[in-house]
Amino acid sequence: MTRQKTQQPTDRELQILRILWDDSPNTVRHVNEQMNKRQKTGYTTTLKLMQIMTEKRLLIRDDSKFQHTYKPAKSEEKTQKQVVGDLLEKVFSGSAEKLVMRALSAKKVSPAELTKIKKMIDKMEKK
Amino acid sequence: MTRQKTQQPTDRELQILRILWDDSPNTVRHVNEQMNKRQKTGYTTTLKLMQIMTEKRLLIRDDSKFQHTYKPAKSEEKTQKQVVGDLLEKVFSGSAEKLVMRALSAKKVSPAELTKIKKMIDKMEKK
DNA sequence: ACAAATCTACGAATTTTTTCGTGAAATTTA
DNA sequence: TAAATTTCACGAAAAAATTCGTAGATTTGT
Repeated sequence: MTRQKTQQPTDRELQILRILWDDSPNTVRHVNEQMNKRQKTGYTTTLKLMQIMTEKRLLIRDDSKFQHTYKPAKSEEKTQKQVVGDLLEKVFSGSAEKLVMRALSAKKVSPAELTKIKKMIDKMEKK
Repeated sequence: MTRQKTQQPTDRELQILRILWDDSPNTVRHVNEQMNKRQKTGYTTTLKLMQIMTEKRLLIRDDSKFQHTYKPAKSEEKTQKQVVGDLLEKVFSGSAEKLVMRALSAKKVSPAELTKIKKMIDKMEKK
């Protein structure tokens, strides 16, 4: 009896979403090729995952042609927000500040990006 | 034959780490009670998880007394950095800026915290 | 000291996630 | 148009993560 408040996409599902956010609608073939850049994955494995994701309403399939195409059902923003929100609660006790700190230390961020982030914060402060 | 570059703690494992980061070393009982605040979990379930985590070297156990106590093997910082780094690659194509944006929009952040974050960025910029 | 309560060890069941083989249908190529 | 290729459907195996029951050891309370 395990229940998640919000049914999070699994690891593999997030990888597929990442690929389709960058370029969709797209085919199983394309997704599988991208997957293989990071991790060897059989074609039918990717196909099956995408079929399951379609059942779960994570993807929308266009099967009007023989070669089906898929696209994410929810926006990149919405899903990312959900994923980050979940991590926030689970690992950072809800402290966005902590999460931001870790994000900035996890990866070198260019000065230009740092400036962008500051500007974004300025904007938030005005509201 | 699935291999993760860095063996990430699972969902349940992160929950346990979160509890122990806040207060450790501590007992199975305490961890289990905390777990139950969010999700009903049997005592032996928590015990088993913590035993497995000890085998995996995620936790360190003190079994010098009858009631064992556990503490995280790695620092909160190190593990969080790893988790965030993984999410960064998987979901944000390595863009910390994007992740920060999502973190800030996922949860309302207090003005004081926003200022803190800006100060931190200023510090990073100087280096 | 005895009974009740608490705790750990252990194995196994269950659930979830991931992987893939096979066969049939459609398409492409020779 | 026949053979080779590509694609999808389906079921099931394999792997990973989670859950829990039972038994035996230790401690606590009476």
